[in-house]
Amino acid sequence: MPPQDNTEERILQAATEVFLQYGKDGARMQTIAERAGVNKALLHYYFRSKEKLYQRVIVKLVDRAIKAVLVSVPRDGRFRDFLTVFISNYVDHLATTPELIRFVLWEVGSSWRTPDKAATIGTIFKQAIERYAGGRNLLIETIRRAAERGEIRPVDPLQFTISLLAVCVYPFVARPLLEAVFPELDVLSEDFLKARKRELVDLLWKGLQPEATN
Amino acid sequence: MPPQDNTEERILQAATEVFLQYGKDGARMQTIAERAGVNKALLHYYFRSKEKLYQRVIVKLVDRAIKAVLVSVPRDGRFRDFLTVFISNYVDHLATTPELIRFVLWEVGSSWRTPDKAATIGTIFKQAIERYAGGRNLLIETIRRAAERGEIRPVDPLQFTISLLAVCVYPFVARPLLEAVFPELDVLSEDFLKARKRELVDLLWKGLQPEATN
DNA sequence: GTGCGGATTAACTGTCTGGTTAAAACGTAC
DNA sequence: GTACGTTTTAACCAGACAGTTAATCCGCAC
Repeated sequence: MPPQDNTEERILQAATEVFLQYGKDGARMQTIAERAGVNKALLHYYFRSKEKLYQRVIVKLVDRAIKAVLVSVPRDGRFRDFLTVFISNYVDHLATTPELIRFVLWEVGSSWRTPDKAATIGTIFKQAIERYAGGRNLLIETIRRAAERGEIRPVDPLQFTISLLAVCVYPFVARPLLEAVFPELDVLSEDFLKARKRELVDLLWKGLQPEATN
Repeated sequence: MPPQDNTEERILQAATEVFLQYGKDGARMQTIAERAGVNKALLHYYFRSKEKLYQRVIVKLVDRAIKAVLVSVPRDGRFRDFLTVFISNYVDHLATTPELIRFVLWEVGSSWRTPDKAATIGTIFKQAIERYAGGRNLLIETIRRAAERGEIRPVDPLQFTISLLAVCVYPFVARPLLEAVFPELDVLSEDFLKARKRELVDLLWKGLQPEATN
């Protein structure tokens, strides 16, 4: 193939697809080269090593994952609306990008044994958040404000943020388990998604009401 | 080393440790052999292949994971007590076995690309549940009964079960992300665990109260 | 058209690793 | 002690795969 001026970009694009589909270990340099329509040696020519290429890809993909959370957050309105809209947006996003969830899952799993903190997905997440939100956490701040205004009972914003993310993300992460254990369950079906959103808003909204527990 | 009569058991034990630490791909047959104090060829002599050996290990480990849920469920009492005790037991268990969580995480991740359904962790989970609970799901039944008795508002027991597992498990699964994004957070610390349990019981109990939402 | 430097390629290298094999060691029955 | 089946071992094999190299291609300046 004759020289092309967008070779580097084409390689990065192909690498993104292949890493997304097969993961870091499962991906083959040869596969990436073929998908980019390019000789394998060029991958090393432009990116030096598989590891370096992977780092470029992971930054791209983490960007996507972070943005998905951020754009799901409505910027103002009452807390009840925030809850409804965020859950709906975020659950919809998760349902439509199973490969991205899988990728993050793989990466979290491997970050557990990576000794090099800097190359870890956690660090990349933190950097992406800094880039897009100046390091401020939209979810935490929204919850804190709502509590201050008395819209909801006082809660630890971090704890609630973790719970909120948990109930949204978990069904998609644990899908292989859940669907095996509950054969009637189809996490990606419209019915389940709709029911899930409704249940989550009910549960969390009620759970945050100011009235005293008995 | 002279013949020993517990060789097979020693290999399985070593394999469990090594797979737990490094995962299926990361584990080396050589490492397992060394840890068992045995020649590498013996692993194949007794277990035929890495895959077969791994299957034996995964069944053992999934057993542990399932039992952790089951023994965390108190058998009777009011629903509020059930919630408190289950959350406390299960969170404590998760906090003390990070390697097991990591292992399940790895396995769920790889089950996503394993074409062979039978060898998948989901199937193994289902079998383990059948073995220990006759296929009946303790959590779901407990919730359904409580709703029938009017102790809590009517909810879809499956949805709530998913949410309950989600809020318990998520902090430990997402630990590498959470601790990177929130540097002050230490998921395994006593302080966090205690606060988490309290927040979860509050949130879920209030969320399940029969009173009408405004 | 000639020469130069970056881009591209085919072929190769080295290594890692799961799996095999053929022989040796060992216990046991006789 | 000897013959036999099982257990154990050292050495080897083959495939997969990241990475390298040396030669070639190509556009462009002059």
